[in-house]
Amino acid sequence: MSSRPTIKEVSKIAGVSFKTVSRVLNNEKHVSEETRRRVEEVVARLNFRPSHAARTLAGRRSFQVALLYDNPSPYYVYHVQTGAQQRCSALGYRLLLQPVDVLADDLVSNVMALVDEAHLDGLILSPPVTEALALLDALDQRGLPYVRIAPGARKDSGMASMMDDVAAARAMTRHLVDVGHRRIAFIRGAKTHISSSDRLEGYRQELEAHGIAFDPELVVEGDYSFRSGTEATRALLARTPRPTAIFAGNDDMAAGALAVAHELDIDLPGELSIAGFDDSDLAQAVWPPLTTIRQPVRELADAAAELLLGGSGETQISLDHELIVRKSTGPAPK
Amino acid sequence: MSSRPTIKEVSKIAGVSFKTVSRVLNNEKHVSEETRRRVEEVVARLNFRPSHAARTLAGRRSFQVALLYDNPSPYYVYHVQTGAQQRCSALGYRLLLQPVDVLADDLVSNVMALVDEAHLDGLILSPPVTEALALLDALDQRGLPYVRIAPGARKDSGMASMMDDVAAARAMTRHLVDVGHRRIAFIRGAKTHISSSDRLEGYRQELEAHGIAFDPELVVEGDYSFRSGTEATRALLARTPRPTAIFAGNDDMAAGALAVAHELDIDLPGELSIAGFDDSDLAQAVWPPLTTIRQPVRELADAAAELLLGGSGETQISLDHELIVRKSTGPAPK
DNA sequence: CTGAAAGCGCTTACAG
DNA sequence: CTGAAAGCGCTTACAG
Repeated sequence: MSSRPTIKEVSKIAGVSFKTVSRVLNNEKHVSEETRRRVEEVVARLNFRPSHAARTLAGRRSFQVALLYDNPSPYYVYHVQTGAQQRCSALGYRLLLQPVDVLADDLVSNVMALVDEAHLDGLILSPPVTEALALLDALDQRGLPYVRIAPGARKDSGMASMMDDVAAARAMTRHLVDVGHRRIAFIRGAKTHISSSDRLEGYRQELEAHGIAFDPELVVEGDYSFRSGTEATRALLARTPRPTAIFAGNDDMAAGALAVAHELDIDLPGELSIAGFDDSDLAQAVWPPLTTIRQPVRELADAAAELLLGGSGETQISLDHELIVRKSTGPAPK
Repeated sequence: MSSRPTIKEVSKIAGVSFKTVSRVLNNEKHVSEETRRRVEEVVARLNFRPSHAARTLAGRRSFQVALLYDNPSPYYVYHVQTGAQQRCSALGYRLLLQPVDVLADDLVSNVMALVDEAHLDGLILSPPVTEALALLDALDQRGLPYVRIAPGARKDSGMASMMDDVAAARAMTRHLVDVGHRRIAFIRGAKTHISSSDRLEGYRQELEAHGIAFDPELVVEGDYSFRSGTEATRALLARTPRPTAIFAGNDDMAAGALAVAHELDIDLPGELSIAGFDDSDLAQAVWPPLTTIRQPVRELADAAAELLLGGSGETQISLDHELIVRKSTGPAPK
């Protein structure tokens, strides 16, 4: 049971003071080329890794940031984590992954506890934590840097990476209109999710742009879950005349719509087109594969970490969506 | 921009030495009830949280463990994380989530770097990191405690939480036989995944138990991906006579099988039954919803963390699977 | 370009 | 039951 080497052992072997080893580790100037090489050689040979705890305690920074999330979708959480973690790691930071409960009374004090305990240098907030205004206020007051991914509220202030949900929903609606649909239904997400209102707005705007009257009968509220997609679809298919296309606010609800259509033996996409949003892994696992909007989740998280830690001075970045046409949509029936 | 209070400020206000505050924080004995109450009151009022870095540096333990994973399935990773994190947190430990590359040459040195840097008290390995024997050896040599989730190799030694894949695959095969199937195909996962061999073995044993001859023609190798499920299914449906049921080694491949069946307009489950394994979120999003085996992923991770940190002295725990019958399987066609 | 001193906020080992 | 001293492994601020 060997234990970790320390900076002093390295310095002894390299024949320098431990302060010089510290300089090499931190890439400071004012170290002669030869000294630097010698130290680096010893560091590599001993497989020396500086103690994170000691650096944090002694220094002004901890090189630690936390990603806060409260999202029930494994797919979304996984990709946000992956994108943020890779970028943080590349920039020399450790990322702490912290699930929270946005509705809990003690959200703010729980997060502040983490901030203190870990001496955090900053935070990355993913939706819906982005909408916890009391938390944003507390972080502002504390002077702690943070960046938000796809924020709804206070969009224009502070650091944020985002995608244009309105434009993306317009693109999908346009696709459906282009292949001949006029009676296009929309299943929206819960009103508490800002993205779901933006998507509804895009659907509305695009209909208007084509001179198609907005029909409130064709909009049903779901909650982004598969089951709510099935219920909304049953309601929509009872309208007369029946819609020829259903645009669901996310892929889970679109999968629910597909299931109902299969159950009722409706020909897809011959009699009914169904579209989703997100391009989650579900989109290609269902039949027919979903026409959807690819949301660059991973890239959004990557960009957020870069804004927080990259030191470029930029504060906001906007990434593009992509319309992906698969087999769940087709020409409107005659 | 206020900053964190320290143990000394707490002690000053409470009118005791900072050593006494330390005793209260660590729940040590030999503190009078009254002193304890007074200190706790100040701690709560200042919202004081001890510095993790300082505790780690001064103490013998860091209260930090890492979860190592290298799994392409968001669903699996999410549930392993959730289960492990909740238990660690309840036991007063922080869990570092660390993606690794099991095939990389520097796997061992990367993990050891993390161990040193973070002063880890232990590790939780999820598959397929569980099979990296060089890593297990290095941890053993270092005397570092670790626990494995669903290990394949060295099953009987060390701490581990597991499920009986052989028995689970037998249960599924039995279900198919019970509803009248005799020509049952199996899509296995890659041979590098030990679980996939166990599932094949269970399929084989159960056929034998019913006096059904094992037919190598009815076993095709996939790699746990949706696409490999589609390819395997096309190959299987070309056999004559056609199998009446397909048992896929996981839900992703089963979803691929469903897609091919839909494409070929095969009646499900009238002409063909399809079964999966895992009960991932996919299982209920496809049509028809999948008959599958529920693998208690979250509970396995929870149990692993408990074995590692709970101090019960137990070393192994085995959890039960559950057969879940949905609409993708039914009676064999006449 | 290099080093000796002080200190970060705690726990440990030792006294009383 | 309570406290004063030493030290964990580094960075910071100061000298030379």
